Amino acid sequence: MARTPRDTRTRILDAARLEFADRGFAGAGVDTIARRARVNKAMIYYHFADKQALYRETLSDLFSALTARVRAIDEALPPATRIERFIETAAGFLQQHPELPRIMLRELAEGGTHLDQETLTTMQGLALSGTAIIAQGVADGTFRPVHPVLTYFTVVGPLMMYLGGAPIRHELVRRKLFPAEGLDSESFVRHLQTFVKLGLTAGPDTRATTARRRPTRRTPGGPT
Amino acid sequence: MARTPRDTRTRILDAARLEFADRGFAGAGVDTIARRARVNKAMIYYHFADKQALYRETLSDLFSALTARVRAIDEALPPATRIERFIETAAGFLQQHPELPRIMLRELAEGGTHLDQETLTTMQGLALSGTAIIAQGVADGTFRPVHPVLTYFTVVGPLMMYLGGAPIRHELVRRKLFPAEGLDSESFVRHLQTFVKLGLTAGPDTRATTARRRPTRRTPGGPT
DNA sequence: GTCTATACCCTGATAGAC
DNA sequence: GTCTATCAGGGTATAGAC
Repeated sequence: MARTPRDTRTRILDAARLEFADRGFAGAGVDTIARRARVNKAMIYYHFADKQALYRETLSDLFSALTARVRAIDEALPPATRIERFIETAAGFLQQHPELPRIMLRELAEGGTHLDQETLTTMQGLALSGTAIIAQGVADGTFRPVHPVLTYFTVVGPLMMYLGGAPIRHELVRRKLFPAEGLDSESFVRHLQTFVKLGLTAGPDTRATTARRRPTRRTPGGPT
Repeated sequence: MARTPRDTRTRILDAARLEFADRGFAGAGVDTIARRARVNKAMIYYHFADKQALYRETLSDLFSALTARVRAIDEALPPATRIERFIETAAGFLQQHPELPRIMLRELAEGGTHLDQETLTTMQGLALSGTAIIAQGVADGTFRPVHPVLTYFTVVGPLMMYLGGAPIRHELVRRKLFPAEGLDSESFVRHLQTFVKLGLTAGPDTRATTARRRPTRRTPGGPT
């Protein structure tokens, strides 16, 4: 069965995603992408204007898929549930596409240098969805009065860092500097969900920073 | 006053820090570093073996300074206070050296490809200090029984992402896609401190994921 | 649409004078 | 320790045949 043009394009994008995640925009080689895609280098320039255009399309595809999933979360659900779903949904996607968090971490560090308006706008979709959920929870009194943007970073930061940092974390585990147990993604998602829920629903005294509540009992079951 | 060799070396390291933060290892140019340091390019190769050695020394310096500060937090303090201090201390340093979080985000994404044993070990110091505090709090019952490593990422993730992502966040604010108010670093630090404290000290029912506690009153004062 | 061959620039690194 | 000049290689991008 002959390879269709559509195939070629897809293979290039697939390879590009990996290569850009591995080495970043500057570090990625068009030659390497061609080799990874098992496609002739000239084909890349046939399908894409240049390296940067390829990069942008890679990111656009990735981010629009993620934001689409996040936007699909039922808006009628209560904010606490929506945040939980947001975390699950995002985490699930980031696990299916481990390249995304890595690319995101880089682009964050870089200040979006290689992006155009359109790609940036696509990336914003995620932030808008996230902050909207938080703002709604604050408005209807479900959450304590947090700043939606600050809170958004508090939720997404761990997601990106944990899932994007998987390679280096595995290295640390291999070197026995981190314990191996309890570091699977499912545990992490549950941990983050609980953590965020607690952080958003105020106990009796949020303001008194010095007050310490003594724990009455140790929660049974494994660590969250 | 003549420029001492010490000066030259320092100027190179200063420039390298900025350039590596701006463009990453692959993107950084030795030529550019020389220009930024107002030093002849050959001087870089006189003081450092090659680009990679310069990179490693840059990171080593940065991370050992940070971990030194974090380690200086009084171990006798109660865990809840130590975590608070940890956040303040780290955030303070990351603001003084905005290059660090950006470099860290990149290196995380890259899996530590450009690092040697020694540099990696230095970077681990931060993680060890952080997880030690959390483990102690869990052990003495101050915190609920969380996994120290998962929690560590939950604390450091927002720090790195918020402070390292400053450039792109400013861009989003400039484009009026994020509100400008309340996004200063001090607000963020307070927000994170409160959030983490709530997330670590269990309310009545941590385990029942479906149970919802209805808020009794809106906390007065600005959002945290 | 696909491939070969190649132009050309940029950049890491060094030689060698002072 | 400092500088000028230069090399060698790798990388993006294109021309042009099929």
